[in-house]
Amino acid sequence: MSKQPKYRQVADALRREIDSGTYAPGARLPSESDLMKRFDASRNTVRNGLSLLVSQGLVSSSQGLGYEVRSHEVFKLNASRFENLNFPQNGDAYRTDVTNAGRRPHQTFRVEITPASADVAERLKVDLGSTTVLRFCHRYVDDVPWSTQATWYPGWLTERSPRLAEPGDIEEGTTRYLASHGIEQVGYFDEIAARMPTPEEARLLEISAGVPVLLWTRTGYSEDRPIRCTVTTFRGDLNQMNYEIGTLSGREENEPQ
Amino acid sequence: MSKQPKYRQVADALRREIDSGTYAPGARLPSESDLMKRFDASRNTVRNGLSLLVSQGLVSSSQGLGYEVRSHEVFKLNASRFENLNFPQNGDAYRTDVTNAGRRPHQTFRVEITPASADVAERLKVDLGSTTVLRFCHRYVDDVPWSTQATWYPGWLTERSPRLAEPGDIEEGTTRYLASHGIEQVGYFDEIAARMPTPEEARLLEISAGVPVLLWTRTGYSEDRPIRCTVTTFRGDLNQMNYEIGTLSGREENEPQ
DNA sequence: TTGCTCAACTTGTTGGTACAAGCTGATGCA
DNA sequence: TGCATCAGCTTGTACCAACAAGTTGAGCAA
Repeated sequence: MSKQPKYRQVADALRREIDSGTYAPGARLPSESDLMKRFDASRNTVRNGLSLLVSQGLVSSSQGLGYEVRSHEVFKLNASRFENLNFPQNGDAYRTDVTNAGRRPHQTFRVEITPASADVAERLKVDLGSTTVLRFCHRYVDDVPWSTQATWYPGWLTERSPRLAEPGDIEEGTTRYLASHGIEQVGYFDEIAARMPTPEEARLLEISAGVPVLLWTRTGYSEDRPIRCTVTTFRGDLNQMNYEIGTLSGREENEPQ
Repeated sequence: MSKQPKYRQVADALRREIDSGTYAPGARLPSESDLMKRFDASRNTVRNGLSLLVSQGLVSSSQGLGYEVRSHEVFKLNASRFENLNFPQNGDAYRTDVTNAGRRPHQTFRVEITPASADVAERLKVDLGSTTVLRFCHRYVDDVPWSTQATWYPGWLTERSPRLAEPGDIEEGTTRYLASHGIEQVGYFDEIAARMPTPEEARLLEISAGVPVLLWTRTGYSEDRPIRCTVTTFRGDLNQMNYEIGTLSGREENEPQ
């Protein structure tokens, strides 16, 4: 009848029940010992099946509490409007986006002066190891870690716009601040990739097993040359990126205010 | 001294050695019994540590062969040029992109007539359950499964452009075919998300444990209304999506021919 | 030389045991 | 009443054993 190994049968059966709504998001699965009786399997086998579901991001487990079906409510980020001067926003887009969604934003902030790594040097078209300013940002929504954002600026740029290298937030938004110094971002190049988090990323974003990260690398250009490189790391289960290109007839949602 | 559980020490040690190049991509890790001796641990403990690395996508294992450090060579897809009539291409973009990269494309193809699901109905602005044409595509590069692509067209559109509902490829590309019937795509809305694959997706794309999928949903608009909805599922370890917006001074690569 | 078999390796699956550690509610003392 | 404790649940870690199944190369037979 079934050629599938038993631990896989356990995982498949539970997955079907999760999909069909028997166990709704947020609900607790039966305990390991319950499942041992139900599937006539050893604890190792049951745990094997459950760990499959955990590594696939369907359920999470915690000691003493049991296994819980994950719920995912995604936050939609409109990347093509982000930092677009044609859509006026007060301050930076993250804060307004989150506030508009009725959530509470919070962020920690850090500024460093570092030599350019290979990745950054290539994108900013500067020499490997040359001086760059790194503005690093760790963002929360309702006290849940949401994303980390690292922006590198080339050394020549920070000479013309010194506030970049100073600690402390730039209230009006860096894009606007740079524009006021005659450096306008006229285009950008976005790269989007997905992978499993490193232990460091998992720690910073409080990512549990089975949740990938979205890597968003934006290189901004002035008329002349690259002016910044921003790498944003998102929790993949909580975020989605959207791009609007051209004319979109009949779309009402997400219109600029 | 070490508060970390032993299986985690195993994983961390191996991870460091992978990062530092002791085990290069493609190289084999020591066997489980070797690691048992090295870490003075039981086989289960060693396997626990290794399975951590597997679920993080760093290594893969196969019965009889051992554990191998994964190598990832990513294929870059320029989504903002994809299906853009301003960048003339022969036939569809996938084939030319892959061929230009010196790889061999191959695809299987299927056409169905199906009622609209909730997701599709919402995006195409048609009634739930109304007739749509689904063109499904399973793409390979050098015989490695690369992506699956499902495109739904609303019923009203296929009445005006009947070849959509017929089996068989549309040589000149569907965007161009539709344009020749007076239906021009003047804008689109892209949604990008990442998650772990379903068992079905893992099977179709031959994804091993620890590799997420990239979900790319493109809804295309004519002047009037939505004309199509395309959901592409990529292997996250092999693909990266790029967007070029505005003017990008000094970028040479990926220029149109 | 060619081809087959098989031993010796590898990981995969499944069973068992024991104890550690986190959480919750009941119990009972002050 | 209020609070501390603890029993009894949960999952986490670690060990052991046995056999299944995939891979490879040595070595023998045709």
